[in-house]
Amino acid sequence: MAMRMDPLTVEVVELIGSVVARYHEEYERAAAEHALTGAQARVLGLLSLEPVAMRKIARKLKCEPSNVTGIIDRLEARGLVERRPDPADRRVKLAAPTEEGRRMAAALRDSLDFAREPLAELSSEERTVLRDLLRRMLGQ
Amino acid sequence: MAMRMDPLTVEVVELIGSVVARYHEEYERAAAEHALTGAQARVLGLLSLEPVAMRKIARKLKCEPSNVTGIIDRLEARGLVERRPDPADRRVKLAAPTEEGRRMAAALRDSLDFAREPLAELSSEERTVLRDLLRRMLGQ
DNA sequence: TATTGTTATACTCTATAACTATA
DNA sequence: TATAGTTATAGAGTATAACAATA
Repeated sequence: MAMRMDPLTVEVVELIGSVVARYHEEYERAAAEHALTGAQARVLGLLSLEPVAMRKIARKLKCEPSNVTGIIDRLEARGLVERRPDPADRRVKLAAPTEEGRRMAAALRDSLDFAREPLAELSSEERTVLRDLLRRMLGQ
Repeated sequence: MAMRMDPLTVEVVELIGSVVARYHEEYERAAAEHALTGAQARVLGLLSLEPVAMRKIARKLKCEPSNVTGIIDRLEARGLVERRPDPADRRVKLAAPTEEGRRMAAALRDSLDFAREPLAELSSEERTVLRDLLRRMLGQ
């Protein structure tokens, strides 16, 4: 059964919902500015640090490996990503960004101002409080 | 160009990303428990307060009206929603939950414990601080 | 035998454009 | 003529199941 919530908690829950909605809109908008879907943008961001095996991408995205094939196909068709063999295991294919893919990933990062901009208005103490509260919400 | 971020801000931005990811996973999981997609669950939640015109659903979901037709079709096929005429404007169709739809919406709400449960561990003062910080992030 | 990636299939969500009924 | 909802179409993401290559 649902717990009864006091008005303050209800408001915080709704605010978190608003933050989530806003975050997603901004993310999709940033991706669309570069003619990418949200999933393509997420994968490109993932690869920007280091080449990643198809199976690992699926785990990170929490989707089936078969879906990753199509997403990487489309990124590869646009010259943003390439498949490489894994020297250690010939079954594995590593997805790695091309130079253009790396530039695109960097541009995407710069576009995601949502969380950054409002935080600049908070004092260092306030950000520390926010960090601690968010950590506890996530059970960290 | 991207602003340089101090480590604290970087951590808060990442935590917000984690909250967003967690929120979405929980939402999809709760919807799937009732054999609903995320979009279907969102629409059902929207209707649970009062009947809503197709066009207005599209605005709330931030998608094209043509998509709402299909989503309501599938909810209607499952007996969770029905279309009603709007007495004030014969062009308009109002989507309203059936009794079963109302029960499903209530069950869905109860399943969404993510935001509620961790907040219970925060003191009233902490929740107030969190509320004010989230409000400022949202420009409210 | 087990694992990796892929293919094939089907469903849902999405945008666009054209259509109908009504305003 | 403008608006509300629908249909038709195409593209993308998703899960499932079956497959080839490799471990």
